[in-house]
Amino acid sequence: MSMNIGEAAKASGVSAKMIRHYESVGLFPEAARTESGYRQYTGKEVSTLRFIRQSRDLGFSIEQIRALLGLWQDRKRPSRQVRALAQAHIEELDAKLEELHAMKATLEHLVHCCHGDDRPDCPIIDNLAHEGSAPAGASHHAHGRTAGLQPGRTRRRAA
Amino acid sequence: MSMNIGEAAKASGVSAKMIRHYESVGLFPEAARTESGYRQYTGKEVSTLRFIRQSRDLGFSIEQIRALLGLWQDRKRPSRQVRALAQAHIEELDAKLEELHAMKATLEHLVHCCHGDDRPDCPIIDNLAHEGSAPAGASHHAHGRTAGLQPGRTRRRAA
DNA sequence: TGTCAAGCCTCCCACTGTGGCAAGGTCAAG
DNA sequence: CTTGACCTTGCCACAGTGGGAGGCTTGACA
Repeated sequence: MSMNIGEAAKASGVSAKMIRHYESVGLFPEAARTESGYRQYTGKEVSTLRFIRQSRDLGFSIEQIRALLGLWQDRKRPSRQVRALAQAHIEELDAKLEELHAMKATLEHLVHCCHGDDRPDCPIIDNLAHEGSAPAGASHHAHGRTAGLQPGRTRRRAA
Repeated sequence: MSMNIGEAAKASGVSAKMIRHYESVGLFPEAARTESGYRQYTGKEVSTLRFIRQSRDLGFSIEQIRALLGLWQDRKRPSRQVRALAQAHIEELDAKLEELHAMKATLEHLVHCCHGDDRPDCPIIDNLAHEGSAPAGASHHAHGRTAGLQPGRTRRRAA
């Protein structure tokens, strides 16, 4: 019934590294420890970790998951609240989708215009050089996982 | 013809902070300085900054922009190369779009199933709790800008 | 029993890109 | 000469994840 962090990681699909991280940010309760300091997990903890992983897979942020976990543990919560959280997240996804789509559309247009041969003339480069305020979608990059929704923020360019 | 970083920022749409950052990572050449150490910019530099901003707006990463700048400055480059870069980026955007779309689809399905009233029963929470390996798109979050394409990586779950 | 590998521990650093703040120097206007 | 706007550098933060170093534990095997 009791396992080390490595086993819990395999069983839940969340890396040991991340389990420790979630614990450190308070998303996951501090695990029990053996006398030598090894973290010990039980099926209950693994369930929570799986819940977290599922949520991450759907693109929820740590903070959103914190809220979801609260709702999960409160067996009397109105399903309305959960739905609202999910709905809000869908809207964030929509915003991102729209943004990426706009970028893609602009790029496709440019790629379409570029003959792409040995000649140096290139409408793509020309477009980048001759700015036009804000052609495609606004916002920006990220890195690891996928989206990067939460903070919203669609960009400066204000001045 | 010569301006301080603040003016260059306004003229290019790139914040002073970012200009310094781009300079520090070598994306942008070190600016000339006045005797007192103020960075000085000319129209040429501003053009480059605009090029960078345009590229960022289309979702290109710093490294991709580095390549684009190289192609831009090489007046003899075959447009083929530029097109290839853009094409590759479109594919990254596609991957992200697909991922986000999968998440959205799953969430919409769940939201659709959830009555969202005062009752505690909630298929959304239930789904998160009763894992099912990898339902929606894989990958994950980010923060500032938009996507987070580059590194590729669609996720662990391997074990 | 000795030893070794694997696993765990804690920390720190990297990446992406952007903003914020602090302590200080500079410059131009009043 | 003072003031305020602007510049300088440097460090911290966000989100999330991975990597590694340096050190202790544990269990298996000779």
